[in-house]
Amino acid sequence: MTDSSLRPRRRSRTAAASTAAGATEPAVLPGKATINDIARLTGVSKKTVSRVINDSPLVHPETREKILALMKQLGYTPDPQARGLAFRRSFLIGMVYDNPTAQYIVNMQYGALDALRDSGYELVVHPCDSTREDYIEAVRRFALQQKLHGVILIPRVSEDEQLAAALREIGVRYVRIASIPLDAASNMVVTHDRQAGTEAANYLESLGHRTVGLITGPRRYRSTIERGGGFVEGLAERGIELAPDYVYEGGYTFDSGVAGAEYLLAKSPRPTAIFACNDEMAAGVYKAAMRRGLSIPGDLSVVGYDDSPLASQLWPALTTIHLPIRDLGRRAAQMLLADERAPDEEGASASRNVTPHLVVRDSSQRPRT
Amino acid sequence: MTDSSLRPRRRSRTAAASTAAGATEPAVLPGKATINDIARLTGVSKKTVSRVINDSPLVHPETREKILALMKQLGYTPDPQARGLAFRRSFLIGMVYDNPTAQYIVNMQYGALDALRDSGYELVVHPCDSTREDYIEAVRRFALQQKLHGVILIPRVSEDEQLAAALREIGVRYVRIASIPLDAASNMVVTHDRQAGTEAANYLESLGHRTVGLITGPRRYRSTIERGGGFVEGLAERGIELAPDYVYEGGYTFDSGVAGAEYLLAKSPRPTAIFACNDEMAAGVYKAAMRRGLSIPGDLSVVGYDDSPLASQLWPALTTIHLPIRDLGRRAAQMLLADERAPDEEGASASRNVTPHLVVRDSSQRPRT
DNA sequence: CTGAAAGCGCTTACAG
DNA sequence: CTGAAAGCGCTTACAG
Repeated sequence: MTDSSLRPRRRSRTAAASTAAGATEPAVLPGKATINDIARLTGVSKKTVSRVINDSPLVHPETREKILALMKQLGYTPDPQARGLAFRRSFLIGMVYDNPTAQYIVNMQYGALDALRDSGYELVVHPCDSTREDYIEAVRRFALQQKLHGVILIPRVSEDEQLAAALREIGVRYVRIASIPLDAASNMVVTHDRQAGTEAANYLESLGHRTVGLITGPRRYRSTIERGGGFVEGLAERGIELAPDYVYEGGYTFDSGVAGAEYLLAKSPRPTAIFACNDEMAAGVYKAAMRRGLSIPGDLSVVGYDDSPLASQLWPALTTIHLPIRDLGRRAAQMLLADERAPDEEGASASRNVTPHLVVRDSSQRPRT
Repeated sequence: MTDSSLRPRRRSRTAAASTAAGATEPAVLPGKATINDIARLTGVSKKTVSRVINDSPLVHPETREKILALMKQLGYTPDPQARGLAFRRSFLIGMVYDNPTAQYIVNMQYGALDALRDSGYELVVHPCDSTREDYIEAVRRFALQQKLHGVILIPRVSEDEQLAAALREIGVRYVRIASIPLDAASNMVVTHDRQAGTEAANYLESLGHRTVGLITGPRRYRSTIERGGGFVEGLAERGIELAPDYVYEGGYTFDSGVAGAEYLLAKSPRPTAIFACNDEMAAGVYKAAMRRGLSIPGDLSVVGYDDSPLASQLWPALTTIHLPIRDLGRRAAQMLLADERAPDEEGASASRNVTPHLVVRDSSQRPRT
């Protein structure tokens, strides 16, 4: 009978154990037992089983053990839909993003999933087009209809105050990943991009570069303000004025990197180094340099930002700022889960801040004299 | 009152319309009305409302119109959790994959989401590690616990018969994306990779290449068998024997592309063209060629596979096989949805087959004589 | 520490 | 074409 009771429950509300037929019939689906089965077989009320499911301390240890043992035996897992209906929320985490690079999205997803593994929560992806007038309304409906437990907002939608406000209004928890604290600390994972931009500037200045170019993302992006701003500041602190016409506003795309480099490399004097605000654009700089017959790093030093796989694939390998994207995703998801597990576990708070750092590879060296 | 009845319902089970206070209170959440509210306000039973929700023809047109109008007015959407609980399944589609490139994953997701938009279904991502002994069990638990409406299986997990069997066993619908029909047509989106491999061979032969190299994916991957096999066949048909030592087994990664090219370019005679079974590896070939001072396409022609963004970013732009990944994702999701909408809509069947085709860019030309 | 009743927002079977 | 009853698998109040 031990054997047969290991078999999953059928729908039957009466028979407790499998019938003799269980041995001859093909194996039935596990994971189909319900709270009622558990209650009946252990001789307690479903409310007590519910208490065990929800880790209530108000259950006699022996009773708890007995219930847990049976759950394990039957492969029982509470139905998230039923729980959700009763709780008036779901066990889904939404990930909302506009149009970052594929690597960025995928790593962020992996990170979030790292944190959600075995938590009973699942990740629902929700790309959107923030240039559409109704995109906030769409996210709002999504969150509302799915009764999301929480939402992870990725740049650049994470920078949209109206989106955050809409989520607050409907009472949906969110975590914003951004380069400055735009919100309460408990809603933020902050990447100190400004500091990293300054580090890039210090590095290039220390190599001896005096004429440098900068390719930014769209000006309205916070990351552009921080990365680019930090870079300009860093140069200024060391006495180098970055002329406005040595700054090119790109779009974080490969093609805009090409265009930016074409522009900058045509200037006189020609910059001996270019800082691109992400690796995609840095890859574009490589292409433009090759076209012009300029060697990297001989004729031109290049520094990127992100340290995506692309960076080490380029030839020569790209010097870049390492941004731990997967970590960011993991932390954001952890914060969303932490709420209920340990409401005031402030220990994790310190780890909510991330400072990217420079990784020196082969695309940078002293300028030719 | 028109104005106030546009306001969303509160939880109240009694008050039909908003109270006078509605005008002064801050706007309440929309999308919170329930089937009971709709039924009460239109004076029908909830069952009739349910019929409208489920597009049953057994509703008087006038009644239906009245109900639909009120739904729209209140911004009512049926609660997927409640529906799911009653239906014994969810409105979630799972996407299961092992470890494709980021571009591949993201495009597939976009494609699936194209099809799911406004369908009431959401996409839950489930990457997994198919080298783990228990990965099938994990996918099975995922599908079972979430009561998934369906699962999209991406190469290489799509090629795993045991996974498919496990899903059939628990009665979860799935669509497999693969390069040959491994399953019933209704469960497959087939990409005819063999044909495309042959096209690459024909192209290179027609340019005049006689000594060519091949970098494949892992041998146990179906895509490798098809792409590589089609290539070898194509050459053979034109009288070119591809010696086994001119075939390198890569891993669909950039680094394995570098290694493969290092190996092939060291051979004597040196191949004048290399076909890499994906763009990532083709990019690796570029790097190896550059290191050796070989120019593309002058000294070496390169053909890739996928036509990912990378292909047009490389310099020179990569000649490659265009695989419409986003389309594949869209079709797979459509098939999952079609089941219930039009059970025997076989019209879409024809479009389940995709034949990738060659896109000639700048990385290939006649060999030097 | 435990449980009976009512409810979450839907649907299925059944009756008309 | 329409509806009253029971149920999906859980939880929240409430009572003890």
